[in-house]
Amino acid sequence: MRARPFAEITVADIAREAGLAVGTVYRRFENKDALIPVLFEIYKQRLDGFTGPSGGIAVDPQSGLKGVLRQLATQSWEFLTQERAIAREAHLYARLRPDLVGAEWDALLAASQASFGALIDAFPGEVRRPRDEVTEMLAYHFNTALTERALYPDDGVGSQMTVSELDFVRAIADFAYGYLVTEAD
Amino acid sequence: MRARPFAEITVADIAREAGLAVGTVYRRFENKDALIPVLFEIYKQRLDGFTGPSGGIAVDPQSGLKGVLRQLATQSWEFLTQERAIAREAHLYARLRPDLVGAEWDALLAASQASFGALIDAFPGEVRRPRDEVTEMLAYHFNTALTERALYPDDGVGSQMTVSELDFVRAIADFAYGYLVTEAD
Amino acid sequence: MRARPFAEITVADIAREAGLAVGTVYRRFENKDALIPVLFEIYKQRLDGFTGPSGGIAVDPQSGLKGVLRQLATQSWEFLTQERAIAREAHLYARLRPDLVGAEWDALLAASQASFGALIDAFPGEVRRPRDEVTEMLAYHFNTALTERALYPDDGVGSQMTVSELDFVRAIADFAYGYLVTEAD
Amino acid sequence: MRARPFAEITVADIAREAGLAVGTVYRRFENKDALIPVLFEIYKQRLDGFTGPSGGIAVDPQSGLKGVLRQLATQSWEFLTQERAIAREAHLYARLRPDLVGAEWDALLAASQASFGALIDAFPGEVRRPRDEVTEMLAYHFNTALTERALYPDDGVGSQMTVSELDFVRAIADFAYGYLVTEAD
DNA sequence: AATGAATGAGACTTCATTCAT
DNA sequence: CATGAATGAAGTCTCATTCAT
Repeated sequence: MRARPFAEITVADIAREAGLAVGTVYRRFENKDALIPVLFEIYKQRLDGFTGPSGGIAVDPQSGLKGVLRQLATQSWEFLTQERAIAREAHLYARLRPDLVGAEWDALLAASQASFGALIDAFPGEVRRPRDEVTEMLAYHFNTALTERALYPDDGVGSQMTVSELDFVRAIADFAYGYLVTEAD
Repeated sequence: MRARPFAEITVADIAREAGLAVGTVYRRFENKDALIPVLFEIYKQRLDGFTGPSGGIAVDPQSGLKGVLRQLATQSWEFLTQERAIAREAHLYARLRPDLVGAEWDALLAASQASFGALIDAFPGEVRRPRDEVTEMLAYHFNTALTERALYPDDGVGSQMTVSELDFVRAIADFAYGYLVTEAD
Repeated sequence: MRARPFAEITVADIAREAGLAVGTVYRRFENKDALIPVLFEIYKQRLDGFTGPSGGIAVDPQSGLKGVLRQLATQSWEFLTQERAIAREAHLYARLRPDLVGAEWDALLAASQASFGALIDAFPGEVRRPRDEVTEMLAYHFNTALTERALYPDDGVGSQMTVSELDFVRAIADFAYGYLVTEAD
Repeated sequence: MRARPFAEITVADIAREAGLAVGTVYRRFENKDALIPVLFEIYKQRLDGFTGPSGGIAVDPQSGLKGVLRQLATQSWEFLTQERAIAREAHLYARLRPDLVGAEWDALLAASQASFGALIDAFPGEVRRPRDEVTEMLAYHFNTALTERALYPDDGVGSQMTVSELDFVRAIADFAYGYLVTEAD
């Protein structure tokens, strides 16, 4: 998958790569589509491995709201770039075959929202927007904003940027910070 | 494409839909891949048709920076949801076949950055960040933040949201506003 | 089919035999199973070609009931042995895939019964059994009795016979004759 | 086999059904084809079990030639319908793979002829045809006439009949009776 | 001796592409 | 210039058979 998207990979390719015969792959998986959820499973394992046993990204509350958001963005960025190949396929197949990975993705998202809820509760005075909206929007923003450039550094919107990666990640965090601390209307 | 992604559509489907014979399609296009840029061309035409002959989205500077950003977000949202099918394919193929649509996408992005540059120049006192970074980040943000929910309303990150579409679009604009008006450090 | 049953023939075999490419076969037939009805269609054409434009086997009523039955048996025998390959497949697939050829077979059978009805009406004094039963049983008998030896001369029940073919066919007719002219009880 | 013909049953199916591993099946049988004779063996056992230790179907000579033939037809009919699944496969494979079951079938047939010989010897005055022909033709007739309707009640020639099973079986016997008691020419 | 995971040849089917009409 | 039947490479999947455990 580092080279070609899943759809263009044949079962024979997968078998060869895995050092198995084609029939052996079919012994374990009903058909080629049944491999997609596995893709996602691996993605989740990598994610778990990254966040560590505590289950959440390690942040230092002493660094203030903006600092915490920047730490979060940085950690997410590092994960996405390190695991680019698998993350790209996971994101792509969430779109191409939502029937196969949709439910798993929802669970990930719910966990993400919960952790954002805990985060803003740690800074009660600064956040000036409804808690429900905030958790949803933060989860959405961190999920979508980083992925484009992290997963497709050579194509599309992210590839033409001159801003450094460091500044880019900071800016993404600052979008979130600015949203939280400004009045809704 | 309203029903199936381009890869799953056969050349025979396209010919039938166009009222042509398969061979006729091949008189005009080298091969099936050569149809992808056309997809993008159509996307650009639709975009042009939407923005109107002036070439830019109509906004009212009297409504202030936040107001302008919200108008922009709303207009973009409306375009994306109205042209969901074609926009989805354009975005998807920018990822699946960057070699075929990458250059066109870059041109679109450059235009977008230019227009954001003009926009912030209209509010010199309020924006507290470097102009270069701002134009890039705004173009990036408006391009990525809205697409996920607009193009994939039934799947993925956008499908689980309880925030109304109106509040969602406003929030996306407010992310941008908050980013612009807060200090960089 | 002269050599192997349909199930063991690959689509590639059929294409090669027909001087076509595999894809061309699939241009005309949905899938391999869709070829089975064609088999049957050919069988019916051969049968039509054999019975001639009059639509029925030519018999001479002057030769009496037994004579007519023998003529019928002889004609049927000749058809079955001449068209052994196609007839064998038609009979075999009526059993292996009744869903595909059942309805066609029923039509053939109904025609056969009608013609037997006309036949016995020509000899009102001699037939001592109910007309309904007689038409059904004659159609059944002529259909099943001849096929075994005609279609599988080298195997099974028919292959071990020492009775000459001529005597065999006569005997089959005589079974029918004896049945018709003896009392039911 | 009650549901699908042998060709569509996998070796894994057979092993599972037998409570064995696939490899164990291959310890006992050279290959899948080697199972076909077993099929036939089972058929013969069932047949032996039906006819009883005496080795022949029990008939009452007091009931006359026609009565005896009817008893025979009835007994055969009952066996075939009771053991439909195995009988169907035995008959089918006698055709599909004559090389594997032909010899066994011949033995069965010879026994059948012998028993018909004994039968007609018990009614010397009534049978007006050469003994050799008669034994062969009776064995052939009882073998082929009943099988079609007994084994394929839902398809083909037998499925469209309105004659009751009882009358059908009687008629099959009466074909034989009529053949025996009428003059050859 | 029994197991059953692994194997891979080969079957069916699709569809981008060609080319005679 | 348009047509669409023909093509055949290539992909998915099945299953009889093997063999290390």
